[in-house]
Amino acid sequence: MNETFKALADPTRRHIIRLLKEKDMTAGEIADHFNMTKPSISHHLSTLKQAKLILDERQGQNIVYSLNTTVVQDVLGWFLEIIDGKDPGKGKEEDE
Amino acid sequence: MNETFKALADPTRRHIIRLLKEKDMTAGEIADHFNMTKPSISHHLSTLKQAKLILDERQGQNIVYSLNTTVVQDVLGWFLEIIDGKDPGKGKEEDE
DNA sequence: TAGATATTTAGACAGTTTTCTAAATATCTA
DNA sequence: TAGATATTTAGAAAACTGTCTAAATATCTA
Repeated sequence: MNETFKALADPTRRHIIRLLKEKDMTAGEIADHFNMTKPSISHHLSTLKQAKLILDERQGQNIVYSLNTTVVQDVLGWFLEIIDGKDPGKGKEEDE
Repeated sequence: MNETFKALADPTRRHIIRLLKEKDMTAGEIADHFNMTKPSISHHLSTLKQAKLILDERQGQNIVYSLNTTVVQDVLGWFLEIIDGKDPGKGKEEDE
């Protein structure tokens, strides 16, 4: 879980996730969305892949990346637990 | 949003959030849960506070920390949109 | 006001992260 | 097989992070 949260702590990587939410893309297509070198994007993809947030599959010359919604849901579960367990109706108690 | 995600990228800080989910606590009570110096915990609390994930209020000698569920819900919303953001007209473009 | 308690700030240091350029690997096509 | 295209790996520099000790600040109580 820590690897997943760390992977999500970078804006470029979150942007990649939002791109892959729309459709699967090759590494090159993803890189075209950023003002950054391809090796840098490749490194971000590697981080996301290691966190299992994305999946990769070679198709000829290209490598196609896709979102792994299972792991995204795991993180979602972490947040749901934080919210659900919290006593509702208890907000800021500032009375002045 | 970036500050929030970065704040969540550390296991100690996520642990603090889970502690505060149960009940409000003073800085010292929080520190007692970790094998780490109080200045280090204070620094983590400062990071969480800057990300608005927690709120602080002085009560005499103590400073009582509490969870800011509003911001936790904002992050939850980010994930919900990734998973089932089927609303085509409302795609979020930026998260920073 | 002095001393005790609670917490934060300051400064330092090792380890990690992000980014780059250059080079290597894999695949396709003529 | 040679050359072109797609992507990754390697190595290095700058910036950032997490942690510590020592010192400062804030509050309470006698």
